[in-house]
Amino acid sequence: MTEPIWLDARESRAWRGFMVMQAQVRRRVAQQVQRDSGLSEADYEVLVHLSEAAEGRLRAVELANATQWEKSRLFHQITRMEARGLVVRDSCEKSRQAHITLTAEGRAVIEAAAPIHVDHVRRWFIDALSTEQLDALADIATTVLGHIGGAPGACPGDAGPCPDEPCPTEYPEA
Amino acid sequence: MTEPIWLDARESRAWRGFMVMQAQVRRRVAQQVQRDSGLSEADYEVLVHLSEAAEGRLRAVELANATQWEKSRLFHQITRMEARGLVVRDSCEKSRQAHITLTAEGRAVIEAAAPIHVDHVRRWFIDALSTEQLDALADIATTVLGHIGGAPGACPGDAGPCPDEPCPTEYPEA
DNA sequence: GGCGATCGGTTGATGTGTCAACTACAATAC
DNA sequence: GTATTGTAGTTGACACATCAACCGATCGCC
Repeated sequence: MTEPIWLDARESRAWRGFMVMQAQVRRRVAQQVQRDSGLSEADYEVLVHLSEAAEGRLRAVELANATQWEKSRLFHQITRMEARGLVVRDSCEKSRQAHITLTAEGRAVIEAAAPIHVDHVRRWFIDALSTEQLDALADIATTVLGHIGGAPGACPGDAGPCPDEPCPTEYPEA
Repeated sequence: MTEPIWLDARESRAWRGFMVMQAQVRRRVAQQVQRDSGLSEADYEVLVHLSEAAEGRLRAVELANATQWEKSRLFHQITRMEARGLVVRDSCEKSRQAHITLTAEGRAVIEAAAPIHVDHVRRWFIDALSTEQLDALADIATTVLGHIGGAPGACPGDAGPCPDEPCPTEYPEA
């Protein structure tokens, strides 16, 4: 309060550059994927995590960890995706756990979207950078995330895949 | 289509790291500024650009360039901010140009919020990084933005500050 | 046993962002 | 002059995100 330490030229260049780059890259990738696949950034992220999970199935809380989203945000997102037939919610009555499962359509959609997505990520981001820059950026991310308190790729697997054989699964799609 | 070139380990590390870092840093800074100042990320950005402009006043199209927002997004944002008394719209009847002007309250709010904002940017971002990393990141941003087609700090001033003495200004606040 | 705390999940209200369509004006072409 | 096109601004519908509050089950503790 008493002495706000403004950013110097170097810091300002890094911060502003980071923010502008981040906005531009995200906007372009999201826009293209939306046009080509009808998936929003949020849709895509949910589908990726589910498709990487065993049997395309995760507990809500695991998905929340993986995405680092608030439970409420996840809930609304899943509600919309369920209405579109991309996922199903199957709360097994006993244990009160909410499971979210990829439908056949959801899997088809993500498999069609993934090549398009990676293509745009290359076009707008990867292709611009040297291998040294890629490594430097990855290190920066690791540093910042370590500083914040949360490893970069630490999300998946830190809740365990549903402790003890939860409830027999009977839901559409294998 | 025929051959999707997936990201290799290095590329994936850079991309995923970048995305996770970006989401975390933005969320934390935005959340804190929201709590402390009642300003959203978007509010803050608009106020910064206006406060840096001569007389706290910009044409809508200049503001759209500076923020790199769609005109529609800017419109809605300004509508909300006007309702809160942070800015005023003064479309001069003649030339049909929409001007947006910081109110006294808007200026007070941004001046109170700026030290808080810079404080959080330091805490969550700048403090984690070495000077080498700051420079590397700034270079990466410049590279990517150059690749995309849009210089990093190029936004301000590329529309000219209202061609020829537009319309005599009579609005609150100097 | 009973009690409070916590956690996972749900809900609604509200703020934010995107899209497509529309208006109004300006510049150019015919 | 009047069509055509383009740009700035506006609008409404809808998707997305955040917040606060609530519900029910579980856990730990007395």
